[in-house]
Amino acid sequence: MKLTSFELDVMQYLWQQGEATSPQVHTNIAKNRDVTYSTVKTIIDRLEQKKVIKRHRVDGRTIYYQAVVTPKEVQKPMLKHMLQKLFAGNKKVLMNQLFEQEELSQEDIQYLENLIKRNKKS
Amino acid sequence: MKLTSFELDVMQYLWQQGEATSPQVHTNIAKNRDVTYSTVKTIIDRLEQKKVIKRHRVDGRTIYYQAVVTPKEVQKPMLKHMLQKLFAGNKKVLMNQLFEQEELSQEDIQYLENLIKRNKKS
DNA sequence: CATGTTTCTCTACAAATGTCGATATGAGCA
DNA sequence: TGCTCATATCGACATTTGTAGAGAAACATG
Repeated sequence: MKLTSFELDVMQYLWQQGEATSPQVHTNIAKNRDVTYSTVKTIIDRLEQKKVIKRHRVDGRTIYYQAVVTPKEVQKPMLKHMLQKLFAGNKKVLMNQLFEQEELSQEDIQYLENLIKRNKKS
Repeated sequence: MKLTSFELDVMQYLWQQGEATSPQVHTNIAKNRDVTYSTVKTIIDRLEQKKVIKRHRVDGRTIYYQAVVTPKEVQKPMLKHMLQKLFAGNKKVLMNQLFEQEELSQEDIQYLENLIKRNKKS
């Protein structure tokens, strides 16, 4: 399950919304960058072909799409890939960059501490 | 600085070795997958065009290449991109997946704890 | 019902990516 | 000095990705 940058944008919205029409997806994405409906629809069609989304229901001639895969199903292999290719499998470097580059909030840190605690138990 | 999967394989080797010839890169990559010298050389040529590697020195007609960019210069923007696109900017989900999917060694955990400690001070 | 609007379908195209073969050319050895 | 081997150069091609337009078809509304 490898998706492109653009495809991930669409999936993200679909995951967030549960279901959405092509015009809705377009409107949402067009908030950030200048792209035509046609372009967005093409991406949606491709996602459908890849069977990661499906036509959930239809209202008149308007199609409501829905994700068929969960975020995790997509994230898992892509994170693994990224870790291997970009960080040569070195998790420490990845973690380090995360601290250096991304401003971790107090909440993030706490979450992390919990993960560690939970991890130690098992 | 966005590199493809294959390009990253080459960069990884170059970063690790300091410098290397095309045949050396090929030999190394061919350990894992079946690919011709030609293919590898093409990737090297493209990396050169992108100016992320350079002809460091020449011995006879053999070219020794060297990385011009550091791992971090490449990792930083690509990690950011990944975080945005794949995880919708949610660091907690990323961290969670890291714990769930990747078996963190005792050393990894310790490293992480140090990062947290250091982070709290500042 | 005629017409404008919305949405879909289909086709196309340039650039990037992974893949490789043909061929030239320099180097070293018999 | 010629031949063989290693390496480089160049061009090519299929597939993927981002991009969009033309036109069909259904809808809504005066």
